[in-house]
Amino acid sequence: MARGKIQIKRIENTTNRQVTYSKRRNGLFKKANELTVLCDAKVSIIMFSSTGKLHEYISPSTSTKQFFDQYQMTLGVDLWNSHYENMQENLKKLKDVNRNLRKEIRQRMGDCLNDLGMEDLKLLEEEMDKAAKVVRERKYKVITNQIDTQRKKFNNEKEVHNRLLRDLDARAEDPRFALIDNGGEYESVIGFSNLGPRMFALSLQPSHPSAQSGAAGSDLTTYPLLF
Amino acid sequence: MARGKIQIKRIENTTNRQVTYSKRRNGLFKKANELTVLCDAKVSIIMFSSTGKLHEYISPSTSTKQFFDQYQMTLGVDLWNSHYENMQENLKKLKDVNRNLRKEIRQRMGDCLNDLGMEDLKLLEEEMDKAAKVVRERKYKVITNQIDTQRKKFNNEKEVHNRLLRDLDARAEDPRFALIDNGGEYESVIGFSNLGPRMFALSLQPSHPSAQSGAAGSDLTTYPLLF
DNA sequence: AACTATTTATAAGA
DNA sequence: TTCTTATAAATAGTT
Repeated sequence: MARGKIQIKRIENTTNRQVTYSKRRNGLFKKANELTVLCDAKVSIIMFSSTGKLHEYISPSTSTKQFFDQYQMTLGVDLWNSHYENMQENLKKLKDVNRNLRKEIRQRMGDCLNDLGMEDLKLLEEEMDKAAKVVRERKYKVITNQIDTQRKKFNNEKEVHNRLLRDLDARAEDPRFALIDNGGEYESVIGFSNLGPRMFALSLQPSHPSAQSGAAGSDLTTYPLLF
Repeated sequence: MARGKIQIKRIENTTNRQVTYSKRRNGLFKKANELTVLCDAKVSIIMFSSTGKLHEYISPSTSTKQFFDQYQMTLGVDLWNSHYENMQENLKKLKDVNRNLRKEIRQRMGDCLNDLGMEDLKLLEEEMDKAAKVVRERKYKVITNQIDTQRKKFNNEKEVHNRLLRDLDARAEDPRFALIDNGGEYESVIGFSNLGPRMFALSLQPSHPSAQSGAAGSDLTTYPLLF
């Protein structure tokens, strides 16, 4: 509008386009503000540049949220209603599914059997028996694994213990050790070994060395009760 | 801006104000459109006159809802967040609960037992055994009821049948009926009765008179297979 | 709604 | 980006 008329069509030169955008945006906002003041109106302008940048004008003493609320009220439509409705439907569906799942569980626990017919009961019984079998098998497997682990650990400890004993015996018979003065620290060790392996076996713990006396001992002894 | 400069302040004359509002609104929209075309931008103008009238400009190929969604996305705020947050949280919780319920069912069906420990398995087994017992009892009860109902129906039919036979016998011995001509319709009835009650007993069906031969007969005979 | 004198906006250049 | 300025466009007041 100055220094030559222009065609109203996309400005191809990027820099030029951005400059024009900036200038005209200011012009638009200025006009909007004048309109607001002169005519006691409320104006909201939101614009995105071609690069996605956001610019906004809004008349003083109002907010974008207020604007949109008034906009929706005036038009009598709720632009976000569909969104909201979808959510509520989802919520309802989920609740339904939930209720059914709970019911199924209750039936599998022996409640709410009243509305099941003969066929349903028969199927449920078969299913539950089958499942119970799987659970039982799984339990046995877990037990077996645990016992196996315990046994391995025990054997390992035993091995270590025996090796230790052999070493001690070898030393005791070694003439070099026999010549050593009895007042030394070796005395107690050799004396200890004389108690035999039985004592070690009783106090050996396969796992959790910190909780030996109570819990660890029950690991093995309580299993038979589970069968 | 023509024929004299004006102060940018509220126009007190109402008519004048509305005329100016109209003129400048057109100017604003025209500028907005030029900006849209020239700079490849997207513009949304929403305005309310002092009388509450709504006017809107929006760049072609977009919508107010789109605009607002983009606006919120760009600013990273959701003006309706408080509205939605609750719902979304609910949705998430329900989904979680749902997932857990499904898992429990799967465990009760014998799947997904891997992440259950010894104690869990033990409890599950006990529960399932208990529940299975309840299901079994319930099934027996249903069977008992059904059999009982069948028996009652059968007895009732038998009663009706016997009464009928007695009536027929009584008529046959009644001298009034004996005097009647044999060519009448009564002959066939009396002749039929001579076959005795056994034939009736065999064809008597407790229920569903329309489906006699196949299904009704199996109602009683197939139950024993279910135990 | 049309006209037009004048103000305002702005394209191009710096 | 900002300033300048010639010129296009918008518009206030009038008809």
